[in-house]
Amino acid sequence: MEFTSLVDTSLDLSFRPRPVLDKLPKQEVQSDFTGLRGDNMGVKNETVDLLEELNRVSSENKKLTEMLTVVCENYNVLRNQMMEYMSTQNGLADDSAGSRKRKAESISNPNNSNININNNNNNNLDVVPGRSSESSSSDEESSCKKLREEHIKAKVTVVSMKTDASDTSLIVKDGYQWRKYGQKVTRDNPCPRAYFRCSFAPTCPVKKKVQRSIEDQSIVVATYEGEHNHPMTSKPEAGGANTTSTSTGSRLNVTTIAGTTASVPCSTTLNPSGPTITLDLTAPKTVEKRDMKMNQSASPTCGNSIHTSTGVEYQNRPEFQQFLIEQMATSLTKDPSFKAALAAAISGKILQHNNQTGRW
DNA sequence: CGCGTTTGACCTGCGC
DNA sequence: GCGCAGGTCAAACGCG
Repeated sequence: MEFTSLVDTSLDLSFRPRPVLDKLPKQEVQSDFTGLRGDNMGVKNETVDLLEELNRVSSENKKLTEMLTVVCENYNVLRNQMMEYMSTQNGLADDSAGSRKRKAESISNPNNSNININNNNNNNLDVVPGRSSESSSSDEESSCKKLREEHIKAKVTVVSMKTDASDTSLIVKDGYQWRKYGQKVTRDNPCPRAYFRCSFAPTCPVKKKVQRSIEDQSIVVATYEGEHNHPMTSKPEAGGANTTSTSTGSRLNVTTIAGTTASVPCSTTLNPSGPTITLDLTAPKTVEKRDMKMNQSASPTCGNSIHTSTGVEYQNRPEFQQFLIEQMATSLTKDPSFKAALAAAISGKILQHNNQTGRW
């Protein structure tokens, strides 16, 4: 899938940097010594500093390599799980063809998931897996009805994004082409709700509702229904069609499953049709924080924990893990510093190779 | 002129 | 059955 094409582990990131690092500075030191005999101490200090720096960078590279390996492994495992999950859901959805016209319409989405959403009238949607939170009755018939509806319901993702409050366009740039087909003022929110359909592919079943938050009008809440059956339409240019890669540091939240909230700093595009996971993608984060979060996410089995409202079982959810993995991979591949580190690693390997073969 | 947006009318589901 | 609210349709309109 996309991930494997984005992160090709065949780059052999697991190169052993130490020999390279041990070799290169030595050469440099020797040549320096021949030229600058009178300043041995200064050169030595500089060399030590460089060695330390190189060791630090190489250890970072090593960490990144390990993380990538883990991420790739997790992704493959989770992807398999997801495919399994999807196939079972498809089977259920096929059995639950609704009698009502509108419901039947939403069956057209082949990727129904067992998710029920209870909109509690603000940015946060409580997503109750398996059963609606408002139906307290134990009536079998109604519960069966609910379950059927849940299967019928398309995959829903809610994305809230902090924007300029003066911007009334209700446009959420997420990398896909949307055609507006309606606008409506809802009862509980004076701000109009805009309805969009994916216009890139005529067969794409994805719909999007965009409405400003009643509490904070600078926050735009986009509700995605369904799953795109085509790749993202726009190129990931800086400040362009990416929902989150804005230079203004817009704040973006994805809210859904089981009322959970995770905090993952991210500068990448959210896949609106992805698993319905809650993320708090707060843009301005320090590198240290990001690294910490990435470590947590990349090694979910290492006892690290992500702040969630429901505890550890949440981070073990395959949907969550897959989503995190995708986000991290995209983030990594778009991160200039990561690219620089990768370039340094590759050039280091080339240098090593050249040294071994006697060139230079 | 074609395409996307706007907007009022209409449709449908649901609660009472 | 009725009314309300959300969702959709489609003609009118605007823009490049």
